[in-house]
Amino acid sequence: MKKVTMQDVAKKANVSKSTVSQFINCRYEYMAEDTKKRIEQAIYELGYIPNQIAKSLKQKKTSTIGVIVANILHMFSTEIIRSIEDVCENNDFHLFVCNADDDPKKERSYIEMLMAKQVDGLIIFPTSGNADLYEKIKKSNFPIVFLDRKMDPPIYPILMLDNEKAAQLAVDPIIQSGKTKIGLVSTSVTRGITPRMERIAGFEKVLVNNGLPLNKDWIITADRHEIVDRLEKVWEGEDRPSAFFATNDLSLIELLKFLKAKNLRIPEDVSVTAIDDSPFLDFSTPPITVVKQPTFEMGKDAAIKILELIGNKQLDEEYEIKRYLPSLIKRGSV
Amino acid sequence: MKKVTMQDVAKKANVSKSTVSQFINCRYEYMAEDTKKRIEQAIYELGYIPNQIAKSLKQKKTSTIGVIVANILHMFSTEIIRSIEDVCENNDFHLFVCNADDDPKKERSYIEMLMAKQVDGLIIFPTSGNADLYEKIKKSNFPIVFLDRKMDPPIYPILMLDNEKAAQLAVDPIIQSGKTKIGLVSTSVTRGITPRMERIAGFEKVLVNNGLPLNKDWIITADRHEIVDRLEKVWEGEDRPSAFFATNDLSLIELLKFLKAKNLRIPEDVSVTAIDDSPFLDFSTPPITVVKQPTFEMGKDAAIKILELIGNKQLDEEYEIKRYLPSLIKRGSV
DNA sequence: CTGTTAGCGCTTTCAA
DNA sequence: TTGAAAGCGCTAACAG
Repeated sequence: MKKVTMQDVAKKANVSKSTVSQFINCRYEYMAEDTKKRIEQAIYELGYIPNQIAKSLKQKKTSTIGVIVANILHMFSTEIIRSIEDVCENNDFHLFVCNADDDPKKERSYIEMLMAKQVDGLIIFPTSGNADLYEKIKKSNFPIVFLDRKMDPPIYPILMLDNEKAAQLAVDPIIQSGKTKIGLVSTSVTRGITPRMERIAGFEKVLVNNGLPLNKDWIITADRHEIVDRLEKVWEGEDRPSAFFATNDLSLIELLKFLKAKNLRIPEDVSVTAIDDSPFLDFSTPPITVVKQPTFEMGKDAAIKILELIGNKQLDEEYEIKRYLPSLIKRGSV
Repeated sequence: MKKVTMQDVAKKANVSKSTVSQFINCRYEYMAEDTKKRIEQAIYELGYIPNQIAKSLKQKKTSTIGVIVANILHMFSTEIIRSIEDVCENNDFHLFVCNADDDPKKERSYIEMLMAKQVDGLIIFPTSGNADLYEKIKKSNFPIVFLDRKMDPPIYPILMLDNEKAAQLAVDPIIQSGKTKIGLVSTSVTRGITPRMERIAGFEKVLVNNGLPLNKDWIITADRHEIVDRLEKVWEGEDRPSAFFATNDLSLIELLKFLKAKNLRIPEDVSVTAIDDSPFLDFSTPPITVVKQPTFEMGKDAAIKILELIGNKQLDEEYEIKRYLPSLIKRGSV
């Protein structure tokens, strides 16, 4: 059972390949009703599916864009992907989603693989350490849009959360509540991932601006699975924080795990706020106050932007960094 | 700035296309050290990335498999995808993931699109109503593996949860606790999606086997966003259930939303169990008892199976349905 | 209105 | 040890 090709259809319908091609691409202008019928019939009987690969090779475009997320386990990633998908579907584009797992090496290899597969453009989420690659790619005029990654100069469009603002929104309610000993939990920061750095910077700024003590020991940045241990260490000390700000959903999970194991009550013993929402946070003990990113908007804009770049033939020298405003969802954890 | 091709590399290295091709594919056997060096150099200087599309066209294989999930919002889907990914990566295969959004039309169009893109095989999650398509595809000897979808006869390999067992595991603790008025919440079932049907059947069976009343009004199957309303209706009645079994994570969220709005305590007022775990369920009020599917194993097996089918040239007439055993995670919601 | 022709970028004999 | 040539399945002028 071999694949049926356009040639097979042509033979069956008694026309030439090119006529079938016309038909497939809905260029009926000068096509006789009868020919049309015959081709349609032949296609149906043979169960013919056009070979996109061959088409792409010829047309030098695949109508697919590649998306490389830093870590698919973050709700943030899934939500953004969903909204990119919507835009793509409306424009007859397809998505090739890859997960870099926070690993620059993986990111690099995915970039190469996606370009080898001839995607028409790329949307990339943070990971660090491939600046040289981006510059090289830029020289070849290949379209990329970055989400949540700083870059100087901005040789590609960059969309990111106003991370400082997000940290401020998350920490403010804690301060309002009168608590002064505030710690932070973040997944690893060793690779200089912009959003995490900015959130930490924002956090420190808020404390300083409010004349609160900034205890470096309370700023925990560690691999996801080491966070609980690090928290244990802090708890062994004399001086303990009475509130924590978690910079994303994964670190929040670890924080909650720890508090629960220690039988610490929220917010009586420890207040908690975090960035990134999850439907389940409404039902935790108590509901957790979070800062929500406008993921829908960000994904949509990223998709629109990349389609725009793909449409133009020439990239600009530099682009703007667009910042998005987060919003606070008050629940009972402060 | 046009794309650099193998021809460009060949010219720069002063060899022919075919020699470059040999090099790319590591067939160095008879290649002079010097030629090798020159080609390597040329590739580096030009930043050449081989065109997979062209290669695929020639070789009639893409080394990618397509995955169509019924609904990407289920944790179940994401987890399975992750484990499929792992296997694929080890075998130098890539993944094209699509989300059918519980819509058979979408599923159909994704199947066609993926086949047009010449994926080497397909892993498909439940949605219903495309049986004719599968049969047609089967005739052309194209490999598919189904996850969580029944099919009679099983013309393709099928991997699914033992859904009856899962329902039993989830309902048993409720019965143990002495509660007898048990309801069920499920996302819509109108399209005859096997796992949901089986879970409901399993649920009914357990009740009957235990001599408990089976109140059809307490079996709520509705679109996600109508679940809360339906629950309201039940609550307006005289007779109210004192426990609920949610057939998946999405219906659990709606159930919890309702209970919270009504200020109902778990498990004092209403006991809750569900199928599918989430890290956050450990921190809800109280932690929710769930039945966990062996997603890692299922995804891995699906991937191994599809690679095996791709490796063989000929499909079997029929295959077995392999069932996976769920496990209970006891927490405090019963 | 339909067919002929010339590739898209790569692999793969086979010959040199 | 390397190159020439044919062709994967399709599109896009251009002829007819």
